[in-house]
Amino acid sequence: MNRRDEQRAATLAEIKAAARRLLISGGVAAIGLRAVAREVNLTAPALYRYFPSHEALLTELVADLYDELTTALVELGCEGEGDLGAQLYLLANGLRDWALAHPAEFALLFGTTVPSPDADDHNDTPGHQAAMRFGALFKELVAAIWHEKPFPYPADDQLGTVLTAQLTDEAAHFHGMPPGAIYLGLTYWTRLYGLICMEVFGQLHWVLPDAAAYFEAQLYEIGLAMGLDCPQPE
Amino acid sequence: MNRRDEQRAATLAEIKAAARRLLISGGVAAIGLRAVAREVNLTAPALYRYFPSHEALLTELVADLYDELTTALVELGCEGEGDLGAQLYLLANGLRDWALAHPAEFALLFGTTVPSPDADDHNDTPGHQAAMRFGALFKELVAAIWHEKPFPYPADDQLGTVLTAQLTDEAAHFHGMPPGAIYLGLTYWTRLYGLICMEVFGQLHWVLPDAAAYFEAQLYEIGLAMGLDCPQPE
DNA sequence: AAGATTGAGTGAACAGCGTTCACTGTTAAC
DNA sequence: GTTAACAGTGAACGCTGTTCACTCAATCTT
Repeated sequence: MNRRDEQRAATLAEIKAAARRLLISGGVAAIGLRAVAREVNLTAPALYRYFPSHEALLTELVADLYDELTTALVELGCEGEGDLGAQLYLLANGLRDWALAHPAEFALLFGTTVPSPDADDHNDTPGHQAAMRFGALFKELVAAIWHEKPFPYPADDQLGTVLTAQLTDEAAHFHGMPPGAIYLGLTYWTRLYGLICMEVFGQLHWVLPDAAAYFEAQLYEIGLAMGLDCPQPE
Repeated sequence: MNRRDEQRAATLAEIKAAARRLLISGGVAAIGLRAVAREVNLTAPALYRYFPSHEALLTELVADLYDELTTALVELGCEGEGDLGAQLYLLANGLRDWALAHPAEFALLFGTTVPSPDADDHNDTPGHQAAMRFGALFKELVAAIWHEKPFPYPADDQLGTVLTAQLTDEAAHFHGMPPGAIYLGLTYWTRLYGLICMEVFGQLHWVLPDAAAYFEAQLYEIGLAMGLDCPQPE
């Protein structure tokens, strides 16, 4: 590690921090190349020593945000041993709070079309790995809940052969849960995602002025369905 | 209606059509002022006779897309008399198909943070009204389903006082349904929204390669919960 | 019908954008 | 100690949304 490498690493971190700051204060549109450069006392072309393009900067920022969100949720305590019901609440509420506090970042992570991993496009980018780590958080929790006290789940013939086959392929990520149980876990994840998306994107304003109570009720319902003893909403 | 006004209306329609074309082919970023102008054989400043700003053009485009989506769904047959279960399937599948066929438009309509209607900001813009008309589609259908054959719904004390009060305020839009039934209707709407969002934004790729079967199973589940007799997935 | 007025459309210009290139110094390597 | 690699700069290119002075035709007024 030369002194030049240190300097480089420090500058790179400064750039990312500046980009993140601009994202928070003014949304994605505020992350201009010259704006970031100005923030770290550099000229725009200098940033090309650190990122091949403006889009690459944003991509790396996405990866960083995924990691930051993941560690923030882990530090909240929604991982490891202990009361799994409480962990679910911490995870769900933590994600919701983060999304509401950082709507711009949330839209960047979860409200942007991500290229499908169909083709030869390699998915081993830092962004994809960071997204996987984040997704594993929920998968692990669901698996832990199920293995501690299995909740009732639909039989294979209720889901149809196609879906059952797809879910069976995912069993490894859910510690060998049966397809029906994975289906329910995915259902709950989809519901939480939909709730937070609707609230952040303002789609709930059409019906409810404040989504907090609604979210609480939904979360209680989900916890109940997974066999957890959760505090009933007032 | 002068001949000049006719010309103006025609040009305005051409501009909107061009913007829509560019949105489809290249996403929101493709709707440049000069690009639109080039498409209708005009110069960029000329567009300022029709829109006060570039953002206003996008806003009007959003309103148009809402109306277009609404009429497309209505024409699909998910309104009026008839089998309500079939109408639910038409509405849900129609919305999903539209979203998958026009991901850019979908992201513009449902994946963008809309300003909350808290303050003095007037909500009588064409965009808001168009969004309300779209939302009414689902509200009306849920109300029709419930009034034809009421499905079981949670009691008020299960939802909590805050949520019950908020839902009661919405009863007018649901033709006098009780809060618990409105809660369930909103839940199903949130689930459909979450499903489509996850699929369009590529968030389901992390778990399922193809979301069609999953969506079908979810829709069947929702129809069942609303007391409709729906075809079970294979 | 003639004159005054409105309005659509143009071309030039401005500031800012992402990006490239030739060019400095400074730092690391042989 | 010389050489090569590298961070950083300033100028430039083509692009963007936006403004302004200007032209020309269509409408309204008298």
